[in-house]
Amino acid sequence: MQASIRSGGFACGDHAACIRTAIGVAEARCEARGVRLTALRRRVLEILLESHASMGAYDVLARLDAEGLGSKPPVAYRALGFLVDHGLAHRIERLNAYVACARPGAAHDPAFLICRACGAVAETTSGTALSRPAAAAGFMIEQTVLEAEGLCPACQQGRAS
Amino acid sequence: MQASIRSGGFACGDHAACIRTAIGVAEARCEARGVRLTALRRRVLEILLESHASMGAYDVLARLDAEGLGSKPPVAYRALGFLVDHGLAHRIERLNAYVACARPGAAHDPAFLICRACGAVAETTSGTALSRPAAAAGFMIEQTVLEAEGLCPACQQGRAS
DNA sequence: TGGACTATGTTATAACGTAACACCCGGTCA
DNA sequence: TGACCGGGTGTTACGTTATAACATAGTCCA
Repeated sequence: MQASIRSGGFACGDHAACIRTAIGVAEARCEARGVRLTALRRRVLEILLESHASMGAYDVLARLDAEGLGSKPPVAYRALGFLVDHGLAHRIERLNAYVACARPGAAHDPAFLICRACGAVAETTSGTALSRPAAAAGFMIEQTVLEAEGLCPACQQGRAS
Repeated sequence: MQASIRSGGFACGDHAACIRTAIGVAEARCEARGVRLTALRRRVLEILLESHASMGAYDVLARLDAEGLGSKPPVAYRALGFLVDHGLAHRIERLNAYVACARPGAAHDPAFLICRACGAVAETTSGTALSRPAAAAGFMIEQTVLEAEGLCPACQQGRAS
């Protein structure tokens, strides 16, 4: 079980365990798909996992550069693209940024709650929020972007504006 | 009544009327709010209204430039920002682009159906798609981004891949 | 008519993203 | 074994999207 992965809220019980679990799931998933979680890709995933906030591609790149793992934009974009393609990370359109997937095991159409004060991003499930209007319009959905911006519970207490 | 404004689907009966109506509503709304729909802002809104597809800020800027109305990015971004702020246009995060609002009268939390084949964007209503998970997480929503990408009815017929 | 405010014009640069090609490395197959 | 093949990474160069900061001009009103 993956109880320590943050899931649906803004807290995870034990973040080190949360990261370890997520990396394990990622390894298994790559194995199953016959793709390689190389050192670079794994490190990028770890970097994303270290924070509950999203990171821009250039933020990730700065970390890689500091560690001698790469300094040019395509290095970061390629690794992030790999993670997104394989469901190990998600792109937050609103922020032009990336977060590690909080539920790497399950197929899902994720939705995100983005705190504008602290930057934390919680992954949750959408249900099929747009199915009804899409069906009414005869539209065939392939992908959805569901993002809410606002204040997380902690930031509603005084820190908020 | 605004029957000719496209609303919820990919067709509007009479696009010229649709544009005229939308401009009229925009004028009334600016009047009511005590803000000015200047020639530039009005022209940008017309440019957006001319297409059911979204336009990038630089696409709009190219049109303005061709008409001698401005050639530098801030000119376009400021006008677009004004329209978005006053509910006369919306930003499509997925595309880094803008569309005219299809329902400028009503307060709404819009959702969008984006055809990846023809670029048409239909505005629809979200309901309160993310309310439940947000409430469960104690998150206070201020704004939502709800966008679905796929194929519009016309593009599902043969033109689709 | 001058002051305050809003809008527009302009420069310069920041932030985000990718095409294209060079190189390297591990596997495999004649 | 060495030629090749494919995926991954390194690098250059550039394209696209967006904004800060300051200058100028129009509008309103006392």
